[in-house]
Amino acid sequence: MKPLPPKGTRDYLPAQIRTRAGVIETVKRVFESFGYAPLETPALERLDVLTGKYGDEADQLIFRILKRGAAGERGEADLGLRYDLTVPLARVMAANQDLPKPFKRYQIQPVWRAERPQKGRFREFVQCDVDCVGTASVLADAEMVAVMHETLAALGFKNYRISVNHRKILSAFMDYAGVPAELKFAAIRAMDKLDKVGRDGVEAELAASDVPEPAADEIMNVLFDPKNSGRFNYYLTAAQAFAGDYDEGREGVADMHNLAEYVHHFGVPDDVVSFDLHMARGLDYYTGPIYEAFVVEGGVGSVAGGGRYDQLIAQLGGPDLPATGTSFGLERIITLLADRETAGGDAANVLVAVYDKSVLQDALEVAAEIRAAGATCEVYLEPSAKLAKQFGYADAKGIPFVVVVGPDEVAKGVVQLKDLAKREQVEVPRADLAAVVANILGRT
RNA sequence: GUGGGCGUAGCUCAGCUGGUGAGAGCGCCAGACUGUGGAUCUGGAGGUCGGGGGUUCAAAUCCCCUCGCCCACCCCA
Repeated sequence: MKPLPPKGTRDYLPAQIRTRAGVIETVKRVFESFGYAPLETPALERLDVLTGKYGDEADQLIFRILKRGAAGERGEADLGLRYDLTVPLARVMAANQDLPKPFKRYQIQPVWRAERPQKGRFREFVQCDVDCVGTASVLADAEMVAVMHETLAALGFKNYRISVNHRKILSAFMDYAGVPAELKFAAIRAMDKLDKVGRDGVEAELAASDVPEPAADEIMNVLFDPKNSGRFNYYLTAAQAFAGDYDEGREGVADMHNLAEYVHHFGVPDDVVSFDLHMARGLDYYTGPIYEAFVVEGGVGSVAGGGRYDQLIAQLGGPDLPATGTSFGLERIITLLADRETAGGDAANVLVAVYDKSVLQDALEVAAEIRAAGATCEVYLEPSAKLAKQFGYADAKGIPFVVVVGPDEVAKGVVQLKDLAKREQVEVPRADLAAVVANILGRT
């Protein structure tokens, strides 16, 4: 029996925190550069706020909090841990209607899902959301794609793609193919698996559902029309073929034309964005353009995903505000980054080695002087330990400098300063300590 | 929720179809080096073989249950 954290959650050790903090800093910088401001909300939300927004399956994955205290109420849940950051934002918008629009915020906090853990999947994980509320302009959607691109680029990724599609086009597509309304979702989900299971897989999936065979054939015909090449051209040609007959389809195609143009003007390279007719995204609340980013050969699914959700805020009792946003998965970014060089750097600058208890007071004073000079510094906490052990500790932990305080030094009013990497040791008068530390910091 | 794999010292693992006292490497501790680190050498500590039950003269090794981890499905960051 090992004292492991609960299934699907993890402890974050110092070096991991440093890595995560570095990623968060980069993500924040990009978000802020587009004019987004921070927001935080509670981990807990009322259950009626959370449920009915994501879809039936996802509702099952919400962690529910049992009532406490009141007799007879045990077993009932009225609160849950937030499942994502979009619904909490929508609630905030419904509650704070005086915020200037468009309201642009980012939010970096953990969310919880009662899923079975897997590679790149946890029960507690941090999402980095950016959202723009209060404008229906496709320009806002284009900005989301641009933010995705800039963020992934800033993180140092080279080989990534952003897939874009439109819920209205998907809906029109299903109508055109003759899919009954109640089976639209199943058919769309089958298509969404294309990248994973391939053409035959989608065909099998459609066959296994109750989608009528002619409708399934029509879906496959459109998806794999050999006349077209190049995903963007393909997309627009295919979409136009059926869109004209449906209001939704026409709106969607018009949006996508604008989106393509805007994204280009945002400076996103054309080969990064692809318009994928099969890409669907699972959450119920999306209503317009949807986007998903993944790193090629990443093996952890998408690193970011999002879309337009024009009805969600009204659904929560707020005003009829259009909104769009996207979310990055911090743990997936970390997983993908893990293959790369990630320097440690979680050690203090200086270790003060204490010769014995008789000089403890002096050692503590020296340490305080070093900290006052601006360096991070720790004192070895067992004053009776051999110096060899204290040096070994500094070495193992990666502390670059050791200051030795012993009886001889105290008598002379000096300390020994050793540079472990260079194996050089110099005697430094206590009075000069601040200057020497400043010099050290200047070099590191 | 469904399917599969795995659980042996702090870590990574070896232990063939059940059979003499449960191992290796790394790490840790101590000493060689009585005020100074990463090398080497020597010695040492540390394991109810995840837990419970069963089969057997005998089980880490076979069977059942259970817990945990991992992978895949579902869905998703």
